[in-house]
Amino acid sequence: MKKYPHSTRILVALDCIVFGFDGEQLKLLLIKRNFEPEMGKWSLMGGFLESNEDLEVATNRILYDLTGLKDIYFEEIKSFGKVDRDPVERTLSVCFFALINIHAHDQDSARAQNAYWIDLKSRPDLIFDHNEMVNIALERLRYKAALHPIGFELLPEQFTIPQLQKLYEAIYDSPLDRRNFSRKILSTHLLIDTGEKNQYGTTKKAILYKLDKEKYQRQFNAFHYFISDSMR
Amino acid sequence: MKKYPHSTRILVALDCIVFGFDGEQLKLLLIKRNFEPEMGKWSLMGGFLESNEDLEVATNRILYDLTGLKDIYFEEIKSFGKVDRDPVERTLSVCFFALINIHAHDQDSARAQNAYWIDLKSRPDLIFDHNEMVNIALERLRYKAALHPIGFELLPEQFTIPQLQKLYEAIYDSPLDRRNFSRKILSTHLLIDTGEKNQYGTTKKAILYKLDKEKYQRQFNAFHYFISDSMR
DNA sequence: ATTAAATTGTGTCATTTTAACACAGACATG
DNA sequence: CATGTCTGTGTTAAAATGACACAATTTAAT
Repeated sequence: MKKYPHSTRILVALDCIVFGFDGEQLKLLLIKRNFEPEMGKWSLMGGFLESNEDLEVATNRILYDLTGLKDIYFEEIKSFGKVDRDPVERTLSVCFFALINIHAHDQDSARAQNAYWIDLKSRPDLIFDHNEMVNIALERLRYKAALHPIGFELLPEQFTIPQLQKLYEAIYDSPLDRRNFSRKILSTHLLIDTGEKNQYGTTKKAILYKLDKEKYQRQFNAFHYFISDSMR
Repeated sequence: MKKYPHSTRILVALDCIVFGFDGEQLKLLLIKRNFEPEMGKWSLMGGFLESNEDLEVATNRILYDLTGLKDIYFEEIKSFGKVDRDPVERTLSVCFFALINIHAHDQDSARAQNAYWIDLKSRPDLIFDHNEMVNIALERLRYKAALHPIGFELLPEQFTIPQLQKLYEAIYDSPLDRRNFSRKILSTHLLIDTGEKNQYGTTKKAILYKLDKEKYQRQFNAFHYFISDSMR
């Protein structure tokens, strides 16, 4: 199979930062490693690119093995390619982040990988360069969510505007004005009033919305400026 | 050196879309291949990752070999990982774009690589998946330039506002309002009036500005909204 | 039953930003 | 010194933003 005279062939790994939202905090789905190397330590979910597998196929495989879900929203971040980043053997890691509805994934799949939801803010130290990966992923999430409606990927089918606001407040770790936020979100016309109201909560019940998926797809690449510059 | 039992080790290539601007059109620095495979055809500048070389080092090496320049602005775009993207042998390509001042690079370096500046609009067909790479790179350049002041990387040290506007018009392939553009650019306070004026041209001479590099670095990640949504 | 506390939905208003457009000054050419 | 072309700056109405206030809904406590 080697046809180029060039000799440097290396392992290609994929590492994934899986974000979730429990209604209060941003969470990461992290692996408590029960395999070598670095057994017992925490890491991102990852895997190696296989010989007859497209890169995107590998990404979907890894996400499926972890969550039991297909068609997950994910985005490539960058490749990590320091010579010594993996002390075992030289490995290029193509790093991406994924956004999932924390309640929709398959518990058994996560258990099989020894994966746990951990608060982003109180995450443990991770192996190799995975801490840096998480930091960059969070930056990228903040960047993207300020301009495009990706936040919805973290919420259930139906959700309220206060829920959505709490999500944005978790992402940017800072409070937002309720009234301006509401106006901003509604002005996108991406939300459809389901006519129902939130049944939980001990005060006034909020309107349940769902995403206008067609419109969402159509204008996904349009800028929305959800979060202003001064905010970030 | 193989320590993981996993067996799939592949070549890692880097491919670079080099953008330039001649005052009128966006240009690409493309290679007329005088080597196999696909000798005689056009391609992006690229190279393989070496065994003891960090990924960023390899990127800088490839750009240096092509242009004779160091500290070039570049940005990773994404990895291309289809199994058959290179018919010779499986190769993962980490793709990035670079912005250079078209007049500042070393001619001999480019000649040694058989590289030529080609109008983006009238570029030839490229090998492998390089056409797709260019399309995605242009999208990314448009995205980034709408929000961040990367356009300056394509211009000489000193430049006029009409020059800058022509650059933006080339990037977005559409005309901009002169007065609104000027106001937008000046409101960033990224430009320093050099006191000099453009000596070329047959009409009123435009003010030469230079970039406030310190401010540029400091607020590079701030949003500037150079180009409005409706524009894109 | 009434009230209090918490939360939701909507509205106001001054300020800023934007988009569309007009005019005057500078410069080479003839 | 008039003309054509390009540059710099100004104007104005409309839209968006940021900082607020107020009324309605709901549960729990009195």
